[in-house]
Amino acid sequence: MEPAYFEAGEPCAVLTTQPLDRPLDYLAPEGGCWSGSYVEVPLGPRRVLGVVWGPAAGDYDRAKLRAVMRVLDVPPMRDELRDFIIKAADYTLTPLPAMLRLATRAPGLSDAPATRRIYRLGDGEPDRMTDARQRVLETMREYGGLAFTQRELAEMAGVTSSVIKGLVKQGALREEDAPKDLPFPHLDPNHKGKDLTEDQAAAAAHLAEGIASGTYGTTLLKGVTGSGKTEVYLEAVAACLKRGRQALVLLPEIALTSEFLTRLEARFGGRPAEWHSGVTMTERRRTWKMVAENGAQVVVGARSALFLPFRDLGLIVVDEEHDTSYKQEDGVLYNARDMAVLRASLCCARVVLASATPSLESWANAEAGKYDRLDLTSRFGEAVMPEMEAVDMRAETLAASTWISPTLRKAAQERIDRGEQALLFLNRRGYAPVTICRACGHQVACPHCDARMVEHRFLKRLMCHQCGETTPMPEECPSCHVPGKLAPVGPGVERLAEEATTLFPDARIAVLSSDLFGSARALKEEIKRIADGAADIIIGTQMVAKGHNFPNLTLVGVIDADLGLQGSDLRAAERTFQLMRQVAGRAGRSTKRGLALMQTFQPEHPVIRAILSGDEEGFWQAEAAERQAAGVPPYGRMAGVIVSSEELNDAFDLANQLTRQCEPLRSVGAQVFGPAPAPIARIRGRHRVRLLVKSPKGVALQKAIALWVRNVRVKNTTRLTIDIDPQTFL
DNA sequence: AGCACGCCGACT
DNA sequence: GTCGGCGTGCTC
Repeated sequence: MEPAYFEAGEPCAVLTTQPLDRPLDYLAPEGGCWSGSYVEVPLGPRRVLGVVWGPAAGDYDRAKLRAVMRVLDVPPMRDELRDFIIKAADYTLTPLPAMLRLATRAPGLSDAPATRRIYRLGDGEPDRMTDARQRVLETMREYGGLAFTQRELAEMAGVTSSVIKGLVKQGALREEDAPKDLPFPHLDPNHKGKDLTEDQAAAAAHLAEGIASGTYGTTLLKGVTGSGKTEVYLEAVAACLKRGRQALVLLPEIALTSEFLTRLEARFGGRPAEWHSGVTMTERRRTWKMVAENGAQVVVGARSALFLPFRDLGLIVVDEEHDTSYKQEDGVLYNARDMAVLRASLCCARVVLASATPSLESWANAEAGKYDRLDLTSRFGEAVMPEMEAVDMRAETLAASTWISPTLRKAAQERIDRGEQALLFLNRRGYAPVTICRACGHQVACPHCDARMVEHRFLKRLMCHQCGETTPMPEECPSCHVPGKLAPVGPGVERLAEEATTLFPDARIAVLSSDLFGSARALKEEIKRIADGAADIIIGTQMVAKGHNFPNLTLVGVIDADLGLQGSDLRAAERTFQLMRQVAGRAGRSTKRGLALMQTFQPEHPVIRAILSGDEEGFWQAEAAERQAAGVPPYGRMAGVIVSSEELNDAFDLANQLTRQCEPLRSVGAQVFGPAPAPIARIRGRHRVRLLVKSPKGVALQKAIALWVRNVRVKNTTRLTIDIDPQTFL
């Protein structure tokens, strides 16, 4: 469909990024505008950013309409992105302007296009030729037709800038202004392919076929670490480039992007665009513009890259698709994995969901035939999976406040003696998760959130892992003020390191925890040092599960395999399974056969048994059956409604009122549970209460919820947030 | 989101 | 009498 054109003075509707519930009518500016044009419009006393959304509603006094102030110098939004924004807003029950804001988060979008001064050969002749002038003119002729900045030219010709200025004055050089935002280097799909195994080549061919079809489709690409998953989906990227379409690769962690970019550079002969919160303003503006103007073929980025104005997106790769960080947990609540599928379906693109341990949702979609599924077996055959054993903690003897069982200790000591490495895995940062007063029993909690304050002994501080609040370690109990009675309870990685130091006095011990490093770079260097043999025992949180390779590592000890099993989180079993498979995948990646020991109090638990037996399909089947029986995702639908207020009672009052008036939900067969304190019961001083809605799979849940919440009056001190497909349930 | 309008408590 | 609290409503 051709975009509609609005002549100067003609009314059109403009959706702004301001929280209004509908587009407003404006008059098209001098020179007209198109539907999709990014514009600046007057709103009250301010000028705001908006997009021409379509024909005017016409319900406002025509004489009072104000005119669009300016059409921005960027290509208009395509229908595909507009549809995506509308559908994503519908799905997540997010107001349209908030969704539009995600798509216009480009610094300097409304600035005049930035320029830089460049120099070309002019018509004039210099009055007097000097050596320096000669060199400049020769350089220019050598690169006939090309233009350079003053600095480039000066450096190439070996002259100072005054020579160039002189030549300009005499007309031998010409100054021009050119756009500052340059296209990204051209990527060559044939630059340097890796040799693929038969397996990988077949998978790559399948993906390429999908891309060649020019239709939407999603493929679950499953493969353990070392199976060449990345090589395979890079072939899909190559196939996409060959067809002249753009590709987007989403990564769950920005710390991984720079390493990944280097890898892409080796494969395609150029560094692709990068999009995440850590990228500089200038670079983000460049990426946003180039993506729209076809100056960027591949973007590597975080979930927000989904809202970039691609000209012709042909492929979205979601790497580590099971990773929970794809779910945005504040502001606009959306799951980037699901939104990737939505966007692809609207622009006839392919999606590759890559993971060693897929989410149950994706697994079920593949089972149901909605997704294709490709399984990569390891390059080295199945033998690299480590031997896995449970350590039954009920049968082990441990001293108080110690967590390394004799069995694990013995196994670790053997590794140290052989000059190999052992990894002790504990998913708890800090020294101790709880600090309790021995005098009054008070547990130190965060003053802003309800989370417990975690002791960090290296820093000599207490820290809230929810909001980042820190205080110096108090001398006395904040509740009863008795000094010297605060005691740590339970283990964190720091405390585990302390225990390991006493158990293995001669071993070199390294702790890997995200908070111990100032930058992603420092962390990466430390990981490399350790991988090269700088430590005998590695103690780490879940960050060690994120794809690092330790060739000399032959033992993984999971300190508390039960951590993920407790509680009522419906994805707890799945998480535990994924985490352990990943961590277990660390052991013996090279030639030595590894061993994974899991300390557990319930070795007979189905999850622990499934992990130990290595029967992955068996685990999925069992877990799927349980979820089906409970009617929970992916076999039922869920939504959270979070009511927050400074007054706990206000929050509960509104939540209770919602529970009472739940007729719109009942009529579609949905149930309401709660209210209960939300997973994070207090954030920045606001109390949060949550209702959970559960419905059968096929119902229009969003519509029912929208009707339902419309029935209650929300006081302006109270806020109501809807979370479709919530991730946490505790 | 901002900003103005408007209706009730403590000040010159 | 008025200055200013922030609840309510509007912005094309």
